[in-house]
Amino acid sequence: MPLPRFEKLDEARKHSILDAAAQEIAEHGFDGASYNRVIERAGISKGAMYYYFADKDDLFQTVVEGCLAQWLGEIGFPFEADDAKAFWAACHTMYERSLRFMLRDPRNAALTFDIARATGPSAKHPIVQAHHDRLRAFVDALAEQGRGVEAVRTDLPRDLLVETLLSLLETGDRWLADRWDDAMDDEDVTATATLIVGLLKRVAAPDGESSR
Amino acid sequence: MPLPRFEKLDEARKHSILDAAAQEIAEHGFDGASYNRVIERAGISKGAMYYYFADKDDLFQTVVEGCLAQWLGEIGFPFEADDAKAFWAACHTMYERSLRFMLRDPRNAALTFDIARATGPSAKHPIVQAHHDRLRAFVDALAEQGRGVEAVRTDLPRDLLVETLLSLLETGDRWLADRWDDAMDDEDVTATATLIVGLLKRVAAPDGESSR
DNA sequence: CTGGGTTCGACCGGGTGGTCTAAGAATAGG
DNA sequence: CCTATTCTTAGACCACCCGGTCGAACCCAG
Repeated sequence: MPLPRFEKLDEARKHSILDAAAQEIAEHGFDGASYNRVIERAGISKGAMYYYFADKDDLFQTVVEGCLAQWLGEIGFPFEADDAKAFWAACHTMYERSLRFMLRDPRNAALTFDIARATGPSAKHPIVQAHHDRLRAFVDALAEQGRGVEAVRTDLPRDLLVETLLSLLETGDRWLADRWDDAMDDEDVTATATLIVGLLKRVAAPDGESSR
Repeated sequence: MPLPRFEKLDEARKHSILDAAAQEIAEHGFDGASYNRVIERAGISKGAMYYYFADKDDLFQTVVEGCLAQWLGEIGFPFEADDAKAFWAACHTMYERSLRFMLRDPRNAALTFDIARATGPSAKHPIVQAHHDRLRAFVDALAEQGRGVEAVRTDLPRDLLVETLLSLLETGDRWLADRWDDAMDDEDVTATATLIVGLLKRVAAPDGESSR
């Protein structure tokens, strides 16, 4: 976490620093992100940056955790669902909220998934690991709730299901990010959510209940 | 491609260089891979390396293309399939071959997918792009063949289906790589293939035909 | 002995994360 | 109002690593 001094800064300044970092990570990936470039972007001096953050990891951890927390706050989990139908409807709503968040704040939303699916060297980085664990725990809890109302199959290794769902979510996001024309209306969002949640359902629903 | 001199080297030497490079990429990712470390690993001098390869990209492109070519050669595509059942059976066989290749030569097989799913900066790299395009073309051709025998749905945007299948394949591979105890017998391979191809089927098969 | 294919490693410019000193800004006390 | 002390900023500097260059040395055939 940042040194206590950082909290005393005015909001605008804090935000501009964290935003510069988020932008850097979004552009160059977690591994490729350069502390020097963040400093340049934020328009402050090296001395100042090290006055507020202990080191590179300190800053990046703050950014990554902030993004994830915001995303989790946006989508509205946990929710109540008494049967399978209600469960999947709630999933649909959650995915819509996630999409809207992504359209509103592409950088933050994309970061959440980009970091989660990191491979190679960055995958071993503690910050990335922690992020991955938290996101996986969320999907796991979601699947568990689904199992409770027989909306989610139980015949698949639990971790395989979780990994699959995560990768599906991420693929949907990325597919969307690649071809949205930033003029998506409510109808488009709903349609896309139906598409992606439909895929999730096919994978996760018990046998014979995959059709809609 | 390597300078012509490289081809004149004895097989052992060639292999040891390419292998050192593959190992480096596998360990540090495409972006994180260091030419200097490859040189060190291969146990030759910098001068020698630059005598055989024009530059870093030249070497890495050679390695990546080699891996993909080997993988495509292993799995046995294209194949013949007159109906949906035969199509999915063939997919199962292909996936089994892919698994066996992966168990036999984990580095090469993993590379193929690791590079394909690269995000961030490396995703823009021409070598990675070319790799991604080739792999996507393969999945696309596969899906097209499936559509021809009504084994694959047509109600999904084509590119979304391709991306989804790719990410599913990759997730399966990674899931497997994480927890295999390198003492997998034929039975395990078949069971795993059934599991993963089952997921592919759920996603890709037309409505009402996802059950087995 | 010569000459060309091959190998070696010192060296280059540039970028990295991180340190540190010294000057500037602000705040306190008299 | 002036000074003394603390908080904050600035950027030169460090060691290290990167990919790439290059001239000298080596080896072996002619």
